[in-house]
Amino acid sequence: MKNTLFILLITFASCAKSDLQNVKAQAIDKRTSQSFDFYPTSTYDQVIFHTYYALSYSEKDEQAEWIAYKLTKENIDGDIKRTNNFKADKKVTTESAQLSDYKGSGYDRGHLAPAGSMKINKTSMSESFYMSNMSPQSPGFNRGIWKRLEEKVRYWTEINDSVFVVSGPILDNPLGNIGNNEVTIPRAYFKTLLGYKNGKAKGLAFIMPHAKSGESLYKFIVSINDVEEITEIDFYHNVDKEIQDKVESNKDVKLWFIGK
DNA sequence: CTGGGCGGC
DNA sequence: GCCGCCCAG
Repeated sequence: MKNTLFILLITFASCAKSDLQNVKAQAIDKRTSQSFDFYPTSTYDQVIFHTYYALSYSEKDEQAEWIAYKLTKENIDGDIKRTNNFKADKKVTTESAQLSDYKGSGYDRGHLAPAGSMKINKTSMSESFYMSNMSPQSPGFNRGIWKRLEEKVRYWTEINDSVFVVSGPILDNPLGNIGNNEVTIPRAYFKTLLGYKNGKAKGLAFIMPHAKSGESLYKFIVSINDVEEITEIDFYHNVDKEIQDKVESNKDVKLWFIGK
């Protein structure tokens, strides 16, 4: 499907205003009352707003370019159980990937926004099972180091006030594709973090090769700037310049443990 | 829906 | 052992 700016405008225009308000409200840090639109720039024609996360959909790759969401303790401490109700995302006007694309492929339907971080209510849990939130991940990667990173982000959410997460595939030089819709198998995945604690901001990012690994998570730390260079996505472009410069160059994981 | 496998704390 | 991530039937 050919990308057009027109479709982008329609996507925004057709998005219920309350959705947008809701999304922006989520980007307010309660402690500082600082408010901003924290979504990255989009390379593709469809930016889709669900209630608990937003995504930029790449039709040619049949998956999101990035998925962005905010976490606080409330988001992850709920008692909502995992639903496994995988389903196509009807908000993707060009049609999202289908369950059949993954069936028998040998690849997991790997969450980009994890179900384990969507426990605040049934809506969030259910939304996390849209196929637009899936990427073909090898079982060893999805159930191993990728899961460990998700758990670490949940831990950091517990000891900080809020964490803004952007997660996605690295789509250049893919490993192949699966299914009738030719869903791209990414060679690697990234995760960028913007954390707030006592009104102070900090950043961190990870790039992980799409392979099983028993290595320490910290071996895969990069700066947000590094992710921007590879993906050509501008993260946090609406954040105050001074904060942006600081958080986007950080590679020191200690900032995330001592609450600086 | 159930049962089972994988990976890791 | 248990749980979170999935799969097939």
